[in-house]
Amino acid sequence: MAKINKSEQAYLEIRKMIISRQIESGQRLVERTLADRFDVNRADIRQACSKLEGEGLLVSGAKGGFFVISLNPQQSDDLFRARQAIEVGAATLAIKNATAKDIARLEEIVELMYSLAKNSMVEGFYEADLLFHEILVASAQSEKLLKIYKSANFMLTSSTSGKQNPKTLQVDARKHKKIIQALKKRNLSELLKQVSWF
Amino acid sequence: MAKINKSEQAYLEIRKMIISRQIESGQRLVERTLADRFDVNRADIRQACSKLEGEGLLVSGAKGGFFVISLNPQQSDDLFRARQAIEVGAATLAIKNATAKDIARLEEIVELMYSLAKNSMVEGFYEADLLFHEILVASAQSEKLLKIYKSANFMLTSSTSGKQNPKTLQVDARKHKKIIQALKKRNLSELLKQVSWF
DNA sequence: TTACTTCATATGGTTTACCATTTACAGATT
DNA sequence: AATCTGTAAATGGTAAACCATATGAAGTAA
Repeated sequence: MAKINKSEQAYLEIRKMIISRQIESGQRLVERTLADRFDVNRADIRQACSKLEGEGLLVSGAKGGFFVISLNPQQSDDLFRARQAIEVGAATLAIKNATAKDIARLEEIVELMYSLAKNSMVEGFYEADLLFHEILVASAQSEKLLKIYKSANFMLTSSTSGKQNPKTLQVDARKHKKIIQALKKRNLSELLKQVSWF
Repeated sequence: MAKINKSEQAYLEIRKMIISRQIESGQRLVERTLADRFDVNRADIRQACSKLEGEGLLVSGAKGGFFVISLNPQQSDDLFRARQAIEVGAATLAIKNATAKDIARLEEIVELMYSLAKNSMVEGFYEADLLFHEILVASAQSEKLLKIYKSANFMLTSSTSGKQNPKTLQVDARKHKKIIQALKKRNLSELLKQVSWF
């Protein structure tokens, strides 16, 4: 068993609630309620929330208290660019660092995407798309980078639910296949052309 | 005046101490000492430290307590790759987003680098180099990305003090000039060739 | 001298209580 | 009816105290 203290426990719990969207964007976290719920002290909750704040998942209000992050359009754009940059950088590194296993995993996902596209399963396709890009970033072989990317991804998808058009699913799947091909060929410019969707 | 509470005050103070290397890597932060020093409560210190932990500047020890982050070689490599990816991604975005002001600022720095190189001022050159790359990342026009980059930079430079060889200063300055030229010409592949020093 | 035991101190973890401010609601006043 | 106002509840900020454990020093036995 991992020996975790109360504040860490609270941190994990609250984090889970945020990630799983049990608490919506912009909502206040009331300390006493959480303290009761998780059977920990208010001080532990505050510690947990502070940690989450450092992580960027929470912000503290002007009049005190913690709130789930919610981005205004400008911040959202800013973060979008950051994520874009990370993905491009990751792809570049992936050219050198991607393992055979990574590529196999990517191919697996693309096959899945084709199936989902055929059946117009947009939600599933969206999930697969997310996963594909995460694996691509993971191929750069940097846990830290992946963590950052996931965090950015979460914050963006929480505000702007960029839904796919069912019509373009097939096209998108093909695009992802091209990414893999470029990766296999170690062709950077071709890879970047596919990755940077701007 | 910004109304900041005690824990935020402590956070700022401690952060400054870490950034300015007043506390060295791996060193423990004793809560009572800091609480006395900053005239705040221990709870505030713990909150501040938790926030710093979320930010990645501190880690909590197995037997409790907060310690300034110190990376083992593997973690250092991991983070190095992350920073590399960010810089490459930022450069790619900078091609589209860099403003005339950004470029002017970069040119200013490069001129400074030449002067420093001429006088073999390695320390100053190192600073200028750091600044150059930060401005390059800033040219991607994403505050978030810049923040991430700076954080990675800090953690890396705290462990591995990558000193420059006086002989190569001139060469390096020239390299940075090429980066600017590529940026001006909006030539991605040329830019990446200069940026990715691997 | 060396190694082991013991005890005091340092340090972090946890809990409770109290205070200040904000918020919300109910009642009064126009 | 609309609005103002005062009071009570909600909520966060701050402080102090207590306990458990780890650390290190001192003393003692081999």
